[in-house]
Amino acid sequence: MSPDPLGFATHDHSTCMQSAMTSARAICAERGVQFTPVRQRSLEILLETHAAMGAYDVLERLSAEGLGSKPPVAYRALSFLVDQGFVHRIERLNAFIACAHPGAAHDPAFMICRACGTVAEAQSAGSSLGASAALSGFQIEQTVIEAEGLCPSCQTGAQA
Amino acid sequence: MSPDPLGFATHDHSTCMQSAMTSARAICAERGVQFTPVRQRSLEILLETHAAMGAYDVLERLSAEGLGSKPPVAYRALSFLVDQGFVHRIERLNAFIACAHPGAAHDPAFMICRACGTVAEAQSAGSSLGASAALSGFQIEQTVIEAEGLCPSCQTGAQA
DNA sequence: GGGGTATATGTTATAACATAACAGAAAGTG
DNA sequence: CACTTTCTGTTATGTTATAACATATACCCC
Repeated sequence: MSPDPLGFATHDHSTCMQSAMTSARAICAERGVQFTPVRQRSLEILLETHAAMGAYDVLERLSAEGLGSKPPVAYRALSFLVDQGFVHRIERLNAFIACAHPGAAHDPAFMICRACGTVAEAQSAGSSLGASAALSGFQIEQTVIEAEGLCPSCQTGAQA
Repeated sequence: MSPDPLGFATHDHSTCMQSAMTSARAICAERGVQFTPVRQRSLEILLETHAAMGAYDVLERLSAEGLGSKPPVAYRALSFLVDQGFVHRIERLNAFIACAHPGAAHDPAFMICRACGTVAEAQSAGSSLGASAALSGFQIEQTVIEAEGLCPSCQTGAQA
């Protein structure tokens, strides 16, 4: 029962992590894909911090546990997790973060604090881009929405 | 008077390029910043193709013209152009593209064709993320909106 | 349970993207 | 012309990512 930040609020982290893992296991079983040790551990590592981590940061953790030491190991695991929707890639940071709403189908949006690096996931109801796309005939498959700015805590410090 | 694609439409490219350069020159003069040869040429290179180019692609072109051969030269020029709003960075592609609406203040959105790589810029009226941000107290400074999908031409080819 | 296919991992090597740090040149300013 | 600021050149290195191939493990069907 340790309160930890998820987004800019706090939550019961161990419950959150357990339920995410349980949910991921169930989804993998349902889809007939393998939730191997490397993949499980990679997801756990991301869930532990609820922060955006680089692939090499994840790799370092995996490596310390004897689960592979070369870049492709981490990239493959992360790629799998992204494909399954358990993890999102933050383009702006070239980093990965565990999904905050596992299971729910969504095109997520993110708020990235440029001062402390915290990343919060928001549900996105889409952008106005949909209209332009429809007009021009562009068929959208996936949209990246990432806002950079200052989180509530960092605004008080007045980091310009 | 050569018709070239800008976004998914065509336009008079040489006029477009000239007006962009003229506009950039004027803005630099107004702001009291130097529009040096490397910077001008970098912008021209991006305007010529209306495509997203990597920093090293731009560097290669600059280099062929004796305008610098090392990565920092290209990155500095591109960084300047982005700061001035003449060029946008496409996070998804780690690439740069000349702004299609020079002068106009905007938080742009992009449509990226995953088949042919063409990038079209759209005006963004913002995303629904603004509401989530306001609720949580996050102060947005800049938003990246990039949609990936199929452009009109590539849909007919049925590239799944 | 054996044989075949598909999937996952381990490893090497390298590609692609990006910046820190410092020296020197050129432009702007009084 | 001296001073300051800005820009360029260069070295070196850091960071992110993937191609390609070998090996191992899981899955499936008979």
